Amino acid sequence: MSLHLFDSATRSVREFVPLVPGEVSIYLCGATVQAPPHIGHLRSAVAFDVLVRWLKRSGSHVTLVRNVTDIDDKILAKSADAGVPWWAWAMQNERAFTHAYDAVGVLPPSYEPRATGHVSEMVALMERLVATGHAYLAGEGDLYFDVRSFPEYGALTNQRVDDMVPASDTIAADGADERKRDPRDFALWKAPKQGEPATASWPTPFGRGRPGWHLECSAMAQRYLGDEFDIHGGGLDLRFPHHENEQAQSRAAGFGFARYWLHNGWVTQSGAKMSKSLGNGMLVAEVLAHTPAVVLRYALTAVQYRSMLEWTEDTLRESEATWDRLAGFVTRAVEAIGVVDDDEVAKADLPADFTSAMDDDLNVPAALAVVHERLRAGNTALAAGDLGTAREALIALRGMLDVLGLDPGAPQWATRGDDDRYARALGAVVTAELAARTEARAARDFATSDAIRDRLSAAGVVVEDSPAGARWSLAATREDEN
RNA sequence: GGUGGAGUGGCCGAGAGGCGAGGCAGCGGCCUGCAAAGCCGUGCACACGGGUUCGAAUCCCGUCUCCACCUCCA
Repeated sequence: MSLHLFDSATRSVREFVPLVPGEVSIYLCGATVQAPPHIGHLRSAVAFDVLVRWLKRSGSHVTLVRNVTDIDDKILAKSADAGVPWWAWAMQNERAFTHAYDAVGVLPPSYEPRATGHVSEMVALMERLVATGHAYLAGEGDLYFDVRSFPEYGALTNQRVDDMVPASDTIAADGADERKRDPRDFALWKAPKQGEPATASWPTPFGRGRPGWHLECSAMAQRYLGDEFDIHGGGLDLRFPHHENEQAQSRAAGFGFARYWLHNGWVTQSGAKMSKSLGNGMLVAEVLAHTPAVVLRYALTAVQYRSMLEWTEDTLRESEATWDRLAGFVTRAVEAIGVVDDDEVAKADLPADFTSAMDDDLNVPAALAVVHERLRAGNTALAAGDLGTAREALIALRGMLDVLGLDPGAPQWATRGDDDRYARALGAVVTAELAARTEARAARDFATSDAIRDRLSAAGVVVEDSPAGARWSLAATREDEN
């Protein structure tokens, strides 16, 4: 079976066939950098990172463009509240996003264009839409897309314009613009509002202003990926209006635009979308303050990308337990059979069950079931001293986990920095303690030996005995909430 | 009002007519000086009510509940 993906536009699973064989172009809606990232943002990034990794593993060359929207109403409002220039506010949050992506091992995109750097592309698109009768000027700097001029409008989200929202409501609510031909018309370009800084607008043939929320994605996707490209991704909540409007702009302008639409589900708490209950530890920086990044990644990866991911107080603890199990096998296997070359891992044939699960719209939970089967087989082989089988399991396991960005052997997730002075000092101290404990055990002085283990345990160092001697590691992180 | 998603064992979470999902937690056992890790065993779950079928969590009809989008949102 080849890769099949659920295409939101057709609401069906379709075989994925790229426009150019072996080349896959993806446009991913990245951040509107109005605030630091929360774990929902990372879920989206991780979901598409797994897609990219799987495409690469399957032999495709991937071009991933993930935009940064660095100018919008909220950026202006929040920066003004903070007394900071809007561009500094945007930059600060962009750095936080980059740090978060890097921390959880999201591969960097091929390019990361910013909206503010692509005004001329947007102007070209607007001129084209005006020329073809799909856009109209409602006032100096205010250009709207005419949804009635484009029969396909609503196609992406299966809506009819007349059903979208009772027109009376729209006009009554939040002072809808009466200069619009239809209340559902959306802004391509917005004139500066009273009090907005001069740096937040750009000159165009239609007057000074700034991008509407949707225009920049259409313009940047076309610049870097061409008139038509393979996959457009983003969060489920972007389908409407954002993606519907992007598609309308681009198609009305005569471009093919995205051929497949992928939307990830969001993170929920007690079944409700997380943003509603934000502010309670769900910022990435807050989670990473007490949780290893790889554990967060595991938690965000383990659920199929289209499903809602229910975040409970147990989520991270369970992820940590599972990660420790996976990483523990790799540690013990390497002790027994030596380090396996990364190249060998990269080229290993993956179990057929894993491959078919991934090809089935990236069914990561089913793929992880295969990982666990191999894990058990590997542990059994190690216990039996069957090093050949253990080695095979290690390679398969690392290969599969690499696709998910969770290979314990990857440098990203290395647990001990050997060139870290603190780690070296700790290692020396623990090694000395363990040597003393080994002596005590040899003398069957278990009181002393247990005292040493307790002392280390109290310091957060876990000791495990094995036939090859004692092994130590740092204890799982706990929040110690009670 | 329109569009879409979802209800699976204590929790998370796949599946989609008959075959064990998987994980976490729990319980029993093996191993161990004791632990830990690991391994083995253990749960007859599919919102509710009908129906179709040799057989339904999976199909059909009806009902209930929850969530989301409809120009702020990953």
